[in-house]
Amino acid sequence: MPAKSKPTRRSACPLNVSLEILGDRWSLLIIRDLMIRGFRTYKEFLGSDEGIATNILADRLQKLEACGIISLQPDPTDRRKVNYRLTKKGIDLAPVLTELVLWATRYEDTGAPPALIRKMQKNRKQFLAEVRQRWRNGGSSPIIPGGRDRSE
Amino acid sequence: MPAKSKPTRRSACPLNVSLEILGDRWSLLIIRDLMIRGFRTYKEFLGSDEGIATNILADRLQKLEACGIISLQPDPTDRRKVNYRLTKKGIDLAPVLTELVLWATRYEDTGAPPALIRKMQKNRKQFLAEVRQRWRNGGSSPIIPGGRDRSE
DNA sequence: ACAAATAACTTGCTAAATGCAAGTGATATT
DNA sequence: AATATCACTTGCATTTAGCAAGTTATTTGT
Repeated sequence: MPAKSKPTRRSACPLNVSLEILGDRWSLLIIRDLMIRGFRTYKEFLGSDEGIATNILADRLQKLEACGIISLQPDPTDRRKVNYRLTKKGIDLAPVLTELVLWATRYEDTGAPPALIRKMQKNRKQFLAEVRQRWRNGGSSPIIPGGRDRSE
Repeated sequence: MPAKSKPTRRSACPLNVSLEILGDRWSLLIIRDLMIRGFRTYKEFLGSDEGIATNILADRLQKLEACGIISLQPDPTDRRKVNYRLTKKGIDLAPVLTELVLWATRYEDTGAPPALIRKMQKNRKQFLAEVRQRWRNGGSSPIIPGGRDRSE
């Protein structure tokens, strides 16, 4: 097999490049679960409110790993489990997620946890620093102050 | 016809809401063309390097208008033309675009115009202020310092 | 005035992606 | 040993994307 050449880009515009990697309805939700909720496993992702299908989840995890946004490691205590983690490249998407969240809360009806939003708005820089700090510590507890998003 | 109820959201998470509106490979490119390149018409969008198809473009323009990100006005000098403009809600996506561009230039091979990137990095706030200022003036000249993206 | 060109779409058709249900294989638990 | 759990695959129906061609309302050129 002659090593399939990766499909050529539509254009070299940086926004286009980002969209070819992240421009779908699911990838950033998986990244959210890793970044904010402290999820680590396939099963946890499946449990998110949006209800991703198993085949789509498997496909996205594969693509995200292929482009270096997440990494896999076997669970030391249960060999059935795979632990997914954000790489540096992955955690560096925090500003993108933040801006998308702030935009939505400004213009749409959302069930955003008010404590989290206040934190983001009040001091964006510090919030991002906290996200990164927690990532360095390998934190797997959700960053959401008041716990889980209970709305709907 | 019983007024089709708008399809219910997968979840109320603000990130999910943003993705249901913007999570595809084309919408943000159209917004880029309006925000950064000063495009106004259907034909100009069609000319962008990524090569959007006519039916997709028509569909996205309709959806972006439906959710208040762009507005339409007839051209005063040519009644065949429709001028598309970003609304406030639309121009407020500038931080999202900026972060996506900065992330891509940091981690991927892109043909980003160096002058624009330097501007974004050096003083994010000022860059965003300029984008908004230009929008208020109804500016239709590209914001890219060195002119058009010539790479590839 | 008339023919040709242009702007903004539609329509039809094919290919690819998504969504759902069910199944598989390797551990782990009881 | 039997059952459960975890991380996937597979099959199939539905939806969305992509491409080529056609349509309608102007506008431009002669």
